[in-house]
Amino acid sequence: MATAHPRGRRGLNRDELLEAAFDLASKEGEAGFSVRKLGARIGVDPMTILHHFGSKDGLMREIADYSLRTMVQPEASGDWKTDLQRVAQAFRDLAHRHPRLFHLQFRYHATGPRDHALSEVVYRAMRASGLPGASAAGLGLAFFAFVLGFALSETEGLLQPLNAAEQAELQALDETEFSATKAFIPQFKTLNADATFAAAIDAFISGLELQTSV
Amino acid sequence: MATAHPRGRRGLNRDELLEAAFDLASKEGEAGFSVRKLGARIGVDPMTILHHFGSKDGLMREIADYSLRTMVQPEASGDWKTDLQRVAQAFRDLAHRHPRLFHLQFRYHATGPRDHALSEVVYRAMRASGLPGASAAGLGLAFFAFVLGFALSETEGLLQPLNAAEQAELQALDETEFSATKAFIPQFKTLNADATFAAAIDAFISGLELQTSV
DNA sequence: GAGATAATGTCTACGGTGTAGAAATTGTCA
DNA sequence: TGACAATTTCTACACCGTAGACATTATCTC
Repeated sequence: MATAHPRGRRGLNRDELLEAAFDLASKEGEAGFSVRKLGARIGVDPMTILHHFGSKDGLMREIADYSLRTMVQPEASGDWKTDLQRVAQAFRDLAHRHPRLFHLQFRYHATGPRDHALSEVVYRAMRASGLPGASAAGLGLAFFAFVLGFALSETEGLLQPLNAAEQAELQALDETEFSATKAFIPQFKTLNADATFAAAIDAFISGLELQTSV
Repeated sequence: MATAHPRGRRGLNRDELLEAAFDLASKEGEAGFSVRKLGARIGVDPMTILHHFGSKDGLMREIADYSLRTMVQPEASGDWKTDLQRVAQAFRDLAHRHPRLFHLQFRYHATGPRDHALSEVVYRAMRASGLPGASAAGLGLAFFAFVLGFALSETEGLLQPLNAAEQAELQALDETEFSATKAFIPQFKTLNADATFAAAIDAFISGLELQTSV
């Protein structure tokens, strides 16, 4: 009698395994994702998956890299400020497309060719900006950190319009001790993440520009 | 014969449980932290811990809040730009003190009184800045997002000086395709996170200032 | 062809996890 | 004293990642 799944080569494609893993992880989030669930879903023994990716951590790293590969590579525009904005927007789009996986970009950063292609755009912008060489590289990294931070904050709900429960919590705060917080309640209720992102990135970039003329 | 640990009231202090949990989690990181390990370490049944905190997620939430309570509350200086810098530095210090827990600030944000006290400082600064009311609140949140992002990037190693392996990887890149990246290698090797942080926060704040006069 | 070798896939088993539910102990208050 | 609620523990369940042994298949060598 034959076993349910014959051993030996079944012609499993590593890329297809990765894609299935990515889909499941994106849908379930990291907490709801397991090698066993993935195996059950695609009809493959869990150990087969680990054999291809070494460990679950190795798989997660590849998932992060895969997700980066789905990003649209921003085209160089000739204007460094525009290029920075495009990179920022590309990361933010990625976060919106796969909110449950975006945090992986922090854990597994700058290790694949796709990472280098993206950062090259940023570093070119920094060099074209006229910033002093001593700070330009660091500020390029800081730009990444800021953009990733904003996008992650969005996926974690930090920039969502205030809901009823949160509003009640703020309204219950002491009037004199939390005057500024309470004064902002109307704005929090109608918070526009797009506009906020645009204004924040604009502030950072124009602040960079100021440092070029020092 | 008596059981190893008698049942009923042992006078366990909830705050002491939390402190022990915080210490262990800070030392081991979230991955290496478990309710069972904590129970073994302090000589308490794991289920006792869960009884006090509801679930492991509830415990992690309280750990995040506890960590926020260890922050020095920045004093108001009268100058909004200085106040923003102090809040930023306070978060960054927190990240340095407990790098393995800092990411929890993203997952469990703005839910305790300590959060409100910190954001009040930021919102007062935003109101004092003269920014248009429509964007001031959002930019306050963006400020948080940026600062958290920078600090998290630091704890995840994104802003550490280049090590030998990373340098080799960059040097192996194509010269024309990655000219900017390769040109920055010397700066990456001697990257100064303190100076980078100062310059980046300064850029954002001075960029905000520009938006006040529009 | 035959046989060796490497790659691929599966199975079993081990030690770990969070936590539901029942049971035991203790303090408190009528 | 007895009722009641809070606290602590025990047991058990379903799940997890993965080491190690094993079976199967493809490929290469002669």
